[in-house]
Parts: sequence; structure tokens; C-alpha cells
Amino acid sequence: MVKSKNTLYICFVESYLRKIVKRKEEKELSTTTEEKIKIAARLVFHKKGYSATRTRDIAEEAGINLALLNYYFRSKEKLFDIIMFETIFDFMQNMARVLNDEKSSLEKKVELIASNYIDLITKEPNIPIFMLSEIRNNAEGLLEKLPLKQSLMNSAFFKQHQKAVADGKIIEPNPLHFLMNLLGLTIFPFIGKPLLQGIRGLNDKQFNNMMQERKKLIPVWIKAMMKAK
Amino acid sequence: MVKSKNTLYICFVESYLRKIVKRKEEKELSTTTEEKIKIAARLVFHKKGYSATRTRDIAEEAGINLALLNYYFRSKEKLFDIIMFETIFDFMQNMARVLNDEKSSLEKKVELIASNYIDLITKEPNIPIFMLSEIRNNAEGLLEKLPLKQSLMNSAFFKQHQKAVADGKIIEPNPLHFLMNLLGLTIFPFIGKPLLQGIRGLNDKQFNNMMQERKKLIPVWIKAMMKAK
DNA sequence: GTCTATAGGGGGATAGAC
DNA sequence: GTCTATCCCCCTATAGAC
Repeated sequence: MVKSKNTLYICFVESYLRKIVKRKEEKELSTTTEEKIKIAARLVFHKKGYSATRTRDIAEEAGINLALLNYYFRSKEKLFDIIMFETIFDFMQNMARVLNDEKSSLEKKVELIASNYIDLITKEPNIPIFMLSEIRNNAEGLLEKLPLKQSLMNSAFFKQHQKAVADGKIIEPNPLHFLMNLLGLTIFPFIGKPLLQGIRGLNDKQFNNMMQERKKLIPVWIKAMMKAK
Repeated sequence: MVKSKNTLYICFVESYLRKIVKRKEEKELSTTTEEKIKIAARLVFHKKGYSATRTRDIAEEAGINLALLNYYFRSKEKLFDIIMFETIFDFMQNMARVLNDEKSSLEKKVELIASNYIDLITKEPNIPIFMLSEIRNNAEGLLEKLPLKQSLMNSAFFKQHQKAVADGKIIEPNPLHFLMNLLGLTIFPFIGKPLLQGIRGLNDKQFNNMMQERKKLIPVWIKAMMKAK
């Protein structure tokens, strides 16, 4: 019972293969073997995490021979590190791009973060849990390597927040509460989805509709929260 | 690099052992072997998840022989299922108890959920990611088994929410948005902790202080959000 | 109930043919 | 570059002594 969720997995694989076939038909794609392995690895690692993933799963998913995985990437661990780095980097870069923009207002930033992440995670719903559980397990150091940290710490977002506090437009002075709130409202529903679906019957379509609603709701809510005392 | 976080792990084990020793000294405790294994299993499974946990880790943590684990629990999987069930059950029961209470107001429920979960997760910070990633991996069916689902669906919380909407006290009519917001504001900071610590240097003590602040802030924020449009 | 020793199998990695 | 066959370690589980 614990390790087998085959039906779900097969379903997932099939839908993925359909996509590949489709893209090939459209002649958009003639992926190299190396790219095929990376795409498959990303998929499987994101879904199962490092330990539960077998290199055989990745090979099968990629439609290649197991030996090729080691030929291109030396080891499971090296392949994982690449996927992990790219995943975190993409995720953080998106945030950094928005938060560093001097031109956009704080309100606009909230809108963009909510909207971007809801779209991104709707497409790849496994990313948050994958990232956060694997960071905890084995890649604490990886975050330090990202060049994004410095730019985020001194980002336009923090300056704008500070100014808004000084102007009395925001009550709570700690900008981390602001970020926790924004990310919590945006990302948590995806992470807690099985729990929430357990509490109230809720199918995937209804869930996705709610997430789309939240793109507009979150900015309104954040605005109200920040003035509350 | 990926699999070794030994220093952190050893530190964790040591602090745990100190607690055990202390409790023994205080004569509060003469745990049976079975209980010792369960306590250790809970600790290790919560920290590493099912796949990354070796039965040897659990045996070592419990200070017992590896064979005893199988003697008492037949298999790693059976032991895991017990821990998983108890973890989810405790977590959900806490919520159910609060949400089902006919006597407490909606405001009081928000206060209690925030306060209870912040205390609970501060004590056992691995619970949220453990639960949510293992549910995703292999225990989707487990949620269905919990008798709590029915009682939650018809809980006082949902009735009170409906009434508040009818009275115009709450704008957003979907109670799941309300729950997502409450749980997101309460639980997400713990899950996103490494990320948030990456964005701004923040030590554990500062983090815990922020969480204590949030016990009071979340009810205020929720109140403001629900009236916003 | 608790231990030692070991069976048995799974999974990462590689040798070597093509 | 790609495949087949295989090595070998590690981990779960059990047999059997005490």
C-alpha cells in the first residue's frame, strides 16, 4: 500500500507521453537524449522526491536505457543536483524579477507574485512540496549558492515596504510577515490540497477555478490585512 | 552531499536523547520497548520521510536491536502506516475539535486554530511537510479512512461561516477560501522557513518569536480580509 | 523478549559488445 | 552513443540461539 500508487502514476506518465508525441508531430521538437533524460528526471524527482525515485523510473519515463543515465550524468545524485538547482533557480528567479523591479508599485508586485505563482504551480503542482521537502532533507547549502539571495535582500520590495510603513500605509513593520502572508495565501492551497479536498469533496476542476479566483482575491485581501490593527 | 546531513542529524538525536534521559531521571517514564520504537519511528519518519528512512536509523534512535523492530511491527511499512495514521489523526482531531464546537464564535475558532497549530508545529516542525508529502506519495487513501471527514464537513464552522455571509459580515461566500487563508497564514511560514531564511538572514529564535507574534496578528488579519472587497 | 548471523532482493553503477 | 548483462552494496526481514 505504501509504495504503490501505480494507477495514478501510469495515468501521469501516459498524459506526459501524449504531450511528447504531440510535440513531435508538430515538429517543434527533436530532443536530444540528454534533454530527454533531464525532462524525465525533473518529472519523476518532482513527483516522488530523491529517495523514492529509482533511476529505472527515470530511464523508463525517458524511454531510454538505464545505462545512458549514468553515461550522461555519472550518477543519480549528480542528476538530482542539476534538477534541484534548476528548479529552485527558476522558482526564485521569478520572485526576484518581480521584487527587484523599481518601477512597479507594492500593489502591483503582490498582484504579479500571486498571478505568476498560481499559473506556475497549476502547471507543475509538485514543485512546492518537492522543493521544500528536499531543501530540508539535503540541500540546505544549495540555497546559499544561489546568487539571488543578495539581490533579494536589498530588493525594491523591502524599500517600498519600509516606506509604506513610514507613511502609515502599512501597520505591521516586519516585511517578513508581509512575505509570509503573500506566499502563504498563494502557495499553501496547492500544498494543502489533499487535506482541503479531504475536508470538503472538491474535484480538480473546482480546485483550479478557486485558484484562478484567488489571483484577484489575494491582492484585495493583502491590502485589507496590511491596514488592519 | 545530497544524502549526508549528519551534523544536523546527530545534533537532533543528541537533544532527543537528553530529553529521554531527563524524563527517566524524573521517573516519569519507564517506556516499553514497543513504545520506544514508536517514538523513534515517529521522529525519524517525520524528519526523513518513508523512503529515506532506514529501519536501522529507527533501531539506533530507539536504542534497540534491529530485529526487534520486525518482532513488534512485522515490517517497516506496517510501522510507517501506524505512525502516519496517528500523525494525521492527531493533526486533524485538533482541527475537528475546534471547528465542531457549537459554542465558540467564528472569531474564537480562528484564534484557537492559529494558536494551537503554532504551538504544535513549533514543537514538531517536521509534521506539515511530512504529512503533506507522504499523503501525496502514498497515502491518499488514508485520509478517506479517517472518521473525521464527515464530522468536519457538517461542522459548526461551516454553518457559522454561512450565517456570517448571509448577514453580510463576510464577503467571500466560499468557506474553503476562508480555511485556505487561515491555514496558509498559520502553517505556511513553517513549511517555507528555509526559503524565508534564505531571503533574509533569520535565526531560529527570531523565527519563533515571529510565530508567537502571529498568534495575535492572524485573527486581526483574517477579520480584516473577510470584510474586504 | 532480545540478540547474532545471514538470507534474499532491489537498485545504482559499470564492463564490454555493437 | 546505445544496448545487454552483470556486479555488488545496502537494506529489509527472518532463522535460530539464548
